[in-house]
Amino acid sequence: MNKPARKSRSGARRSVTIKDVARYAGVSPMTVSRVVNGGQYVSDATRQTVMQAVRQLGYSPNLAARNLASARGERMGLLYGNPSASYLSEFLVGALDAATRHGVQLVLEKCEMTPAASRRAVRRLVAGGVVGVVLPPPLCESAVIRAELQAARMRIVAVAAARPPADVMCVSIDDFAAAREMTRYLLALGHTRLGFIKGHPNQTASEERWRGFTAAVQEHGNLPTPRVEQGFFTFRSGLDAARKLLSGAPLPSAIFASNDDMAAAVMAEAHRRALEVPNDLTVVGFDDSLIAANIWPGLTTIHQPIAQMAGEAVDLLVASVRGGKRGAAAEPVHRLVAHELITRESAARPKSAAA
Amino acid sequence: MNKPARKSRSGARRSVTIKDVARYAGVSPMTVSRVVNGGQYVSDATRQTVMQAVRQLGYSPNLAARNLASARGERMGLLYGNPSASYLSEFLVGALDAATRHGVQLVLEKCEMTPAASRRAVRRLVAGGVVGVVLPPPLCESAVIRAELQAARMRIVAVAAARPPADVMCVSIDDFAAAREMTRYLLALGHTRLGFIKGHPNQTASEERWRGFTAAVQEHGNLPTPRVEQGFFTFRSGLDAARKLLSGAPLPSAIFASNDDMAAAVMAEAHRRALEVPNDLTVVGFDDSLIAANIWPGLTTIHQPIAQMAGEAVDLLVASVRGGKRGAAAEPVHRLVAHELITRESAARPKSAAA
DNA sequence: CCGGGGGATGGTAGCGATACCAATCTAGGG
DNA sequence: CCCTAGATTGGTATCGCTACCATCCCCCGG
Repeated sequence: MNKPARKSRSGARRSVTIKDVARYAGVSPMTVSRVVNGGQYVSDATRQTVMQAVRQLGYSPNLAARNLASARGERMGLLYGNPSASYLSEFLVGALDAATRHGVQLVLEKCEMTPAASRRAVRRLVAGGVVGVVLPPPLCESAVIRAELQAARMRIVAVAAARPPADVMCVSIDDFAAAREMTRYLLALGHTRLGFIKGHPNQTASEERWRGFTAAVQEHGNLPTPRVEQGFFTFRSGLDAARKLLSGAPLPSAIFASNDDMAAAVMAEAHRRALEVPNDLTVVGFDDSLIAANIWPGLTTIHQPIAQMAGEAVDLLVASVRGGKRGAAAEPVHRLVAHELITRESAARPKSAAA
Repeated sequence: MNKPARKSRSGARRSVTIKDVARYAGVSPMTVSRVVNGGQYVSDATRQTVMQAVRQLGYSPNLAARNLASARGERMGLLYGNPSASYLSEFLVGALDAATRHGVQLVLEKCEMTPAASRRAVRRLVAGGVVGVVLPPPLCESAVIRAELQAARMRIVAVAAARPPADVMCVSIDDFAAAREMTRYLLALGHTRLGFIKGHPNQTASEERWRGFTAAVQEHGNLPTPRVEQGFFTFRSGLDAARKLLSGAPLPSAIFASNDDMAAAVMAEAHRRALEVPNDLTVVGFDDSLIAANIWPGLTTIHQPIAQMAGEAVDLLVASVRGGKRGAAAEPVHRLVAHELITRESAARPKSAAA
């Protein structure tokens, strides 16, 4: 009936369990559990004692056991296409942090934007026991993927989809307001001949940014028509757009690219044409991606709190999965987070204004 | 004595468990477990039957339960400083993938390179129940952090430390060979006046790359002494170094920067001086980081399989923690992975050679 | 003075899987 | 033909924690 010293399995030092804490604090394991989980129905005195014991023994609950007992421990998926690596990096940090906080596992899955690839990816996710998926851009815009996912009865949180369908949860910044703010900033500097490079047309954020730009232009009034080129968020497409923008007769004095990669391309092209940034040309971007600070001059741009957004997305997912388990699916939440205009060296007053 | 329909907890559809499979296949749960875990001592016939049942029922083992029962589910830490975001991104993907494969949790922790910050970070890791840590660069070079970690009895795997101490596990590429290869490539193109920008002196990889460079130069023999500048892996430091390299009288015809960020800086500076890359100046980097393909012209550089390295690091860690549990700590493993020279547009034959 | 409501706590029974050992069966060696 | 070794399989006891229910206690209204 006695057990000599445990089966010698984990031979070394077993970690401290809830029972140890309970014994140490002179209460039952249940009470410890309640304290640790912030349950109600625990007297303050007891709570203090237990917390003391917890600290004393350095107790940290065993996630596996907790998950098992509470039928938690769902796996969440993170389906990514090919956002820029720096975006993904920050995104992962935020998502993983939140996942750890909630004790859920995060499963990464890469996926091209073709229907076949989507289907395969979703199948892998399902096979992996994933119950909810975070969709960073640009995947969050793909109707195919969303349909595929919804067919598999997954919960979805889209991140940075500017105008998500009403039936999916979403975390994003206000692209419209951000672009308007940036444009107002350019106008406030005194620029009048503006150039704009649109983002990829398959992302709603592109359109919001464009709308924000035009809104600011219109509210200012009395400006020459801005020159606009279509881009696709890639460096390459930015280069093409820049070439066109910088060849017409009245050169723009400021170019607003819908993301940083394209803005970097504009700067490269400007250099090639011996235009100095920001003296001859102001260039601003959007996203505050890694490259923004790693080129010279540093890029004035809009900062998105990517990690935070990813974290909130996971929060939402977890809440939805846990909350929705019993009752009906909760109303899809759309959450906005704050952006920030970062000024670096690539924007200045136009020469003509100074002259 | 009967239980009506389970306590109604997970109200919805319970997922299929090992018992369901066992019943379906007409064997005991134990046998199923053995099959699923690739154990020995199972007849082929039984194995077939069970696998069939597994597929039929779409069974996927419950990680939480498995971890609990096998005293697994350790948490692994990933302590990162500030490597470039793209590096971190790929690193995370690889590490997380491996972690999921092994059913361990990955805990991220950020940490500055000061002793105080290190201590704090390690304390947090310990508090989080982490038993092993992956150390990407540049943290893998910090003796302070290593000491701190070892004091907390953590297993460590350093990644991309070119010359790690003998007592820690390590995954890296052969920086020496890679740099030599790149240098040979430049020499083969016909370059003779070489410039080199060293990496941060606190990283052993820097020195290996430098050694690789000089080795190639010496084996070629009969060359003017290369011009060398000290850099620190940052764009900024690359700019400073480039300025010096490009101001002396006999301009180098090719510059080998110890990483891509610095190479990008060289290109920026070259542009500013109206030197065309690669016609007037060949520039090559190291790392194949995101920026390498996102500037124009694309950067010829050395590719490291970062995700794979991160994955192997986690593998090593898991193996060490699980294997070393009973016996003595295994011999520290040093694992080399293959690099690759990526040629893009930034390198060409020197003009003088063509002339 | 008693019954009852609700706060605070303890007891019990698993969650789904594996570790260990016992039981059974098969094949050879002596 | 018996006996041991090894292959194959099943049974049992947890792993550490939490859900649910049963207590227990204190305070109040009737």
